[in-house]
Amino acid sequence: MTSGTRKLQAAQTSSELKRAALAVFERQGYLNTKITDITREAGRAAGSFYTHFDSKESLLESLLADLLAEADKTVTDRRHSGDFADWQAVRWHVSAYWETYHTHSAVLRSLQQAAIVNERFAARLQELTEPDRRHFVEHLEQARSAGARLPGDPMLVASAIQSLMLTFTSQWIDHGVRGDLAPDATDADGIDTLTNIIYAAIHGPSGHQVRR
Amino acid sequence: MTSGTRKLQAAQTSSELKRAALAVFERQGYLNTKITDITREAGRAAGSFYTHFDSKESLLESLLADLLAEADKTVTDRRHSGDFADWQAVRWHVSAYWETYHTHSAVLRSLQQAAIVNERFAARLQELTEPDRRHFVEHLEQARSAGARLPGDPMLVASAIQSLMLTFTSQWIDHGVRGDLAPDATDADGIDTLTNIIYAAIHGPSGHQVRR
DNA sequence: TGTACATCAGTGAACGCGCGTTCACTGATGTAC
DNA sequence: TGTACATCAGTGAACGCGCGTTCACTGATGTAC
Repeated sequence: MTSGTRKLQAAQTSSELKRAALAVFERQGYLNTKITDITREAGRAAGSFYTHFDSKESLLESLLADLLAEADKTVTDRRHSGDFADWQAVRWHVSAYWETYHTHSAVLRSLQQAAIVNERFAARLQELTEPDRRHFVEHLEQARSAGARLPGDPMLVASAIQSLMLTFTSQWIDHGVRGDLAPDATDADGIDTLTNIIYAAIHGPSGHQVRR
Repeated sequence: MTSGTRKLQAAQTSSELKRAALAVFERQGYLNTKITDITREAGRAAGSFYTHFDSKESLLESLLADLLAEADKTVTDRRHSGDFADWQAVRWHVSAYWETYHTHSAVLRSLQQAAIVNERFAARLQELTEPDRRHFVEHLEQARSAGARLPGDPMLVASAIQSLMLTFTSQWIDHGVRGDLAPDATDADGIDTLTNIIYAAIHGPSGHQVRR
C-alpha cells in the first residue's frame, strides 16, 4: 500500500534545502556560499544535497523556476494604467517592481552574482528582465506619442530606468541604506523618490528645454 | 657600480603583470581570473607573480593605488560650474564621470566584483565613491537653495544618480549596449541622455508638480 | 679592468589546502505473496 | 495481518580535482677587492 510518505519527505527536504539556501545566500551572498553551508543551515548531511540537486547552479535554477511560477500568478491579474503622463501610473509600476524585488531579493541578488561568473546565468538574467524592459518601452513610446519629450532613445531610457530601479531598491532594501542615508524614510518614501526621478526623466525638466 | 638594471627590470615585470591582469580582468572578469591566467598573459612563470604581489587581492589594491594616483592629478585641475540650474554644468559632471569610467573601467569593474565577495573591498568601494557622492550632494543642496524641487532627500538622490551613472556607463561601455540598443549612438549621445535624465530628475518634470 | 662571491628576479615542478562530489552503509518506507 | 525482500532518502567519511602558493634551482646583475 502506497502512502506516499517517502515522496513527501523527499519533497520536504528539498524545499528545506531551498529555504536554507536562500537564508545563507541572503547572509553571505551566493558566490560566498559553499554546499556545506547550505546543508548545515538545513541540518542535513553534506551528501544529502546531491539527492535533490546536481550542483549549486541547478539549485539556483530551481529557485528561479519557483520565482517565475509565482511571478506568473501575479502578472496575470495586473490591470493598470500605462499612461505615463499620469504620475500615479508611473508610481504603480515602480511600486510593483519594488514589491517584486522586496519579495524575491535573495534570489534576484543571487542571480546577479551568478551572472558575473557564469555566462548562462548572465543570459538568464537578460531573459528575466527583458519582458519588463519591453513593457516599459511600450509605455514610453505611448508617452512620446502623447507629446512627452523623452531624454533619449526609448530602449535606452527603459534600460536606464531598469538599472536605476534595480540598484536603488537593492541599496535601499538589502544594504540598509535607509539607516545610513535617510533614517526616518519609509518604503513609500523610497517609492516616491524613485517615481519622481523616473517621472521627471520621462517628461523632461520643469521650465527648461531639454537640449540635445 | 650600480646601474639599477635589476630594479628597472623588476619594476617592468611588475607593471607588465598589472597590464596583463587588466587585460584578463577585462576579458573574463576579476572573479573568474586565476593567477596563472595573469602570468600566462604576461608570458611569465606562475611563481613570478609572488615576487611582486602577495595575492590577487594585493594586486587589485596596487591597481587601485595607481588609479587614485592618476585620479588625483585630474581632480586638481577641475575648474567647473556647480550651478545645476545650468544644463551644461550637469553635463560637465556626467562627462567627467563618463570619462573616468571609460579610462578605468577594468579596475572599477574588478573592484565591484571583488566587493561582492570580500568585505574589505566593499568598504574600499564605498570610500572610493564617497567623495563624488558628497560633491553631488553639495551641488544638489545648492540647487535646492536656488529653488529647484528635488525628487527626494539630497543624499538619496545623489546615491541614485551615482548608481545610475555607474550602471548606465558600464552597460554602455562594457557590455556593448550601444550595439544592441542604439546602433548609431555615440558616446556624446550617451552622455546627453544621461545628462537629460539627471537634469530632469533634479528639476522635476516639465509642466507638472512633483507630488510627494 | 678583472676575478670571485653575493644577491636577487625569475622559473616551473611539486606540494597541499579547500571544497565539491562520491560511495558504502543505515534505517525506514514500500511491495509481494 | 504477517513475513521477507526491495527500494530509496539520508549519512558522513573519504576521495580527488583545481588552483593558490612554495621552494630548490638558474642565470644574470651587483659588489668587493
